Amino acid sequence: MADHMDSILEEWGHRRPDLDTSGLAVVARVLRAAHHLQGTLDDIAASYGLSHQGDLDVLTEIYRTSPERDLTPTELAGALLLTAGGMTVRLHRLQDGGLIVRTPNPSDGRGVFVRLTPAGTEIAEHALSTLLDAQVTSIQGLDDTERTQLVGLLRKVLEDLGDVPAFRPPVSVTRGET
Amino acid sequence: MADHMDSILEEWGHRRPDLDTSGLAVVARVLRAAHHLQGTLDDIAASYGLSHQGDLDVLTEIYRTSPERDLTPTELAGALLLTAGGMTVRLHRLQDGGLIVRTPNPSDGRGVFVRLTPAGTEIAEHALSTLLDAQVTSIQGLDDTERTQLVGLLRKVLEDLGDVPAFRPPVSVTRGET
DNA sequence: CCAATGTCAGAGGAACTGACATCA
DNA sequence: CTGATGTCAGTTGCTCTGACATTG
Repeated sequence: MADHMDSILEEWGHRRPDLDTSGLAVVARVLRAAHHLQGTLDDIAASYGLSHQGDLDVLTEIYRTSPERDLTPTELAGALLLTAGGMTVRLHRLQDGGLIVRTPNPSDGRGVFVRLTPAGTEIAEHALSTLLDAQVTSIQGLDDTERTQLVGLLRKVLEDLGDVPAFRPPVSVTRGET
Repeated sequence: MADHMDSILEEWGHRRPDLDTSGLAVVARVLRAAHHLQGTLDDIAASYGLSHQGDLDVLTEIYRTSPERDLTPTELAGALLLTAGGMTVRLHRLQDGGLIVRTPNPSDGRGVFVRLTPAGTEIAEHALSTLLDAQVTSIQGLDDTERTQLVGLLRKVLEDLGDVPAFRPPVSVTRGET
């Protein structure tokens, strides 16, 4: 009936009843939930040989857009809330592991496309289903109505935080479909 | 009207319509929200001279329970989802900065109590009000009903994740109040 | 010339594991 | 003796910043 934050908020009520903890009640819960959820996801990635957190995110990100659309390192970095420099490290590691390849963009000498190798695709597909199952499990305490509510509320918060979709170039105009 | 995840989920619907992304819709949003919120909190801590993430958490944790109850390093670690070894590092840094002191537990030679210095108390109080204000701001897009709903839903998820309040020894029984 | 892309080196900050001394 | 506490050394891992070469 009560989580960790209920206990914390009750203590604040005694210690400093003058403070408005309504924001804390939400934010701290988001942070704590994220901590637990991330741990689960890291374990899953590790079980597929991806000992480095975030590597699986890169694979699934590419898998989702391929083969319709190719992603560049900069796009990947933006999608995963990372800097381009940070992405370089991940891509280097994944390429060494034979899970991705970098291909020069034929129409722009500066850019490269990141693509999955067959091995990378296989890991992405297998890990993905495990990942999604685990995520469904982690919210199994909510019924359909509650899940919809929670998604709607989080979406509102994320919009206010500026978490908007990145611009995506129309496939047919910018470059012909290979 | 739409956040980043709406765009992602729509892509999954085209790429792999067979997959159940209902868990992802929640979990990924929690993760992304946490990322943005943590960044804001780190900035606030830094503005009070606490350049190391998590140090402010330690100060406010002690501030909230003092002077009624003293916390030990192990209790602090558990409350902040950290190992005892990790907490030792933070406490060492905060003690060097003159913000906390470690006092031996008079009734248990193994244990120590962590207490705020006057300087630590002052930072905790000032930073706390800034922190709470920022957290209220970050959910200002929600009305009271929605905040209550969101808290309720997150509480449910957290309970399922095992985020329950730690056992707290009754003040009057376990040790005399000093 | 100016802007953008991708990469790299360097630096910094973080947290875990396992071993250890101490003490209930 | 067993178990718990707190600390430390060592290791691992992650990300950012700023500089750079390349290209549009």
